[in-house]
Amino acid sequence: MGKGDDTRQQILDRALALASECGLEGLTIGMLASALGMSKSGVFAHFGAKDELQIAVLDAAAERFTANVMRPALQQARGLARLRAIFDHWIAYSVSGPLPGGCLFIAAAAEFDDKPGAVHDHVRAAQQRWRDALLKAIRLAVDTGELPADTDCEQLGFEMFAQVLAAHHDLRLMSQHSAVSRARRGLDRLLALPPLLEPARAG
Amino acid sequence: MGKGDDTRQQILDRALALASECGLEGLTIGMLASALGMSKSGVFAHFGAKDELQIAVLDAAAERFTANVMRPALQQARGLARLRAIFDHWIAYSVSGPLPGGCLFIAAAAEFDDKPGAVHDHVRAAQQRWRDALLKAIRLAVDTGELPADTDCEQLGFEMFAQVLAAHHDLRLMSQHSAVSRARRGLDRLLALPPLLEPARAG
DNA sequence: CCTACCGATCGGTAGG
DNA sequence: CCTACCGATCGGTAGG
Repeated sequence: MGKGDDTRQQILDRALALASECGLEGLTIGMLASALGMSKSGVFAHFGAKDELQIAVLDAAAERFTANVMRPALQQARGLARLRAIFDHWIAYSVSGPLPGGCLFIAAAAEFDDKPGAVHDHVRAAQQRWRDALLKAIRLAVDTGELPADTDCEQLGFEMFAQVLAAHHDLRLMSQHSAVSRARRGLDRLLALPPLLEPARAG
Repeated sequence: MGKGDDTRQQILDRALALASECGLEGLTIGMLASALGMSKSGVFAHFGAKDELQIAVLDAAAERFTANVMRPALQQARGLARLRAIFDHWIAYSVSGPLPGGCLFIAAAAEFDDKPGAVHDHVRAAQQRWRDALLKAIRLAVDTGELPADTDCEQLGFEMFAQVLAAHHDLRLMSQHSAVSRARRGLDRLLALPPLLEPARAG
């Protein structure tokens, strides 16, 4: 890996943090350059166009998401344990993770849902891949017998997604610190378990 | 109401539609002026600053929301009937209502959650007012005995909100036409009723 | 990876 | 409500 690749990674790291706060459109090449102590054209040359930069940021965000959410969850046994691990890592990473502005995909979904183009298509495809992965984990929990055989897996996936979106909204916009525990209680109800007390869950 | 007020309303109507698609930051005074066939400074003079325009758009959006969601629902008897009416109007208006880009508040929440300032505070206050109104309707359904006395009203409010956010996401970004009916099934489960079939519900 | 530059557009102002 | 204008910044290019 040469120097160019290294610089590119540094640019993307910074861009990821900035885009999580300003949005993918609000992220400008100028602010990114000055945050890095580089010239605008020096940053620009790595991508060739703004939408290529935006797409590169989305790809970097997807890699980080997989590393922080899916990878650790795969260490749990397939079934309910893994499904709960996915949810816990997902919500922790998206709502109060390392990105200062919260989940980039949630922001990008709202920003690009009405903006046709390559970036829109990329956001949509990334979301679809994640939903498919989630659905697969749900189906495995049906296969192990931990969820009822007649479970509507798509509906469960929809509602798990709903909990994360609401937690993100309530914590990030409303500073409602109970948001994450509300989402967890929502999941418990979805999985038809009695809601666990927070301290018990932490232990 | 003089001519100035009339023009202002015309500007806001157009701004509302544009902002729902481009976001409140993406809405520029220049594009708004050309969409209206006015000069930039002619539009600008009605507001004095861009953030004043953004706030005026939010106020106009809140008025429309109340007129389209809360007002019709208040014609239903307090309790479960009204709560269901609120949800139905809410999701219809927000997800596939008259604004071409969907709910302006959902877009603004993602756009301004990390952007301190007057607009951020306005978005947050508007969301809080709506959550309070929703909570009040939930408590009335407890009062009528249609919901259990030990209902966690805040939790129910959180989860109703979650259904709407997920429906908005899945329909607008993912073009998933089942999104609204999934949200309705989510509500049915929240209210501990057997999910109704779509045709029965329509009749 | 830089300097130097391009036309377009941004929010906003002056003056009428 | 307009014309005419301001400095700043946008995405992007030329040339090295």
